[in-house]
Amino acid sequence: MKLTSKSRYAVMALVDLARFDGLNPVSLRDISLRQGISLDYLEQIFSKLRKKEIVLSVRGTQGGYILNKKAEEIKLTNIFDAVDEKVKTLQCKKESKKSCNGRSTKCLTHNLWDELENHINDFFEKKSLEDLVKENTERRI
Amino acid sequence: MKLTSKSRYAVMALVDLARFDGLNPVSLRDISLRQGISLDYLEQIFSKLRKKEIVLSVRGTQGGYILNKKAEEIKLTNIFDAVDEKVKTLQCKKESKKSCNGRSTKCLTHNLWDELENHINDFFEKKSLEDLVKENTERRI
DNA sequence: ATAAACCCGACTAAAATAGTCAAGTATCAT
DNA sequence: ATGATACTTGACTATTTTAGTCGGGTTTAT
Ligand code: FES
Ligand code: FES
Repeated sequence: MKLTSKSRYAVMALVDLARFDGLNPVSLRDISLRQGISLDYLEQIFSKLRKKEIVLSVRGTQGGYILNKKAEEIKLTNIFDAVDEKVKTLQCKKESKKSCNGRSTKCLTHNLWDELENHINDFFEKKSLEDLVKENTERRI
Repeated sequence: MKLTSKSRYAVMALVDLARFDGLNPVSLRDISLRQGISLDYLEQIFSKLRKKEIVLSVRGTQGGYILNKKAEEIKLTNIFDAVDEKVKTLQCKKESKKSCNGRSTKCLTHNLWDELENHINDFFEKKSLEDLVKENTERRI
């Protein structure tokens, strides 16, 4: 049960970006340098973030990305969703009536994993980008 | 962020086993048939569970496995630990002072992932095998 | 014009996962 | 005794996922 780099980087990059919110667009090159993330990889990630309308892009020289919503409105859920990081604890399809082992009734652990999934998603739904920015600037004081 | 089959099966098999606690040892063959899990794979899993003293083995005909502790004393944490399913949200080593990107200070998201890890582990520490058995027998009534 | 940036799709090496397979050893029932 | 049942161990492998890289664009400020 582990987090992928992609989602880790997505959040890291957005926290970086959020700190400059309202000023000029932030280039991926800068984020790449500041956070030590591969530029090519960041491009993939931001392409997804843009498609899900979490960021806006500004092309050309002096271009970059800016937040498309207020930092407090961007929850971790939205970010994870955008980069296709799904919390997948159930083996079976949620709608399907079949169990994970092909039987007609749900397996012995189905409910447990469902609970776990909710437990994790709760965490993601509560945390906003703003919370993360605050935590970091506070620590710096 | 997903669960592996190994840990899913480990819990499923132990719930099955726990339902016969106190009676005869339960053979992996039976668990394999009832739960639809590969016998060979179950053997790998139970070898680990035995090494971590969660189950006891009884060899020979009529042999099988029995719980080595009371079902209420076996928490999900113990099971996951036994089969090497680690909740790994941090990229960096926890003790190391270095950050995940090689810098000397922790990355912007370090605290977040640490919180998440604790959040998930809380869930695992609260749930015991007994809880799971109960949930299932209740549903059957 | 040119350089800085975003944009897009294809490709790949390495790691992890989810098993399988083979060759045992111990014990019980008869 | 002997066979059948069941645990024990270790090696092997196909598939999938991950974590990127690479090449070739297009847009826009200066
Ligand atoms: S996880 Fe849903 S039936 Fe097993
Ligand atoms: S996760 Fe610990 S420093 Fe980034």
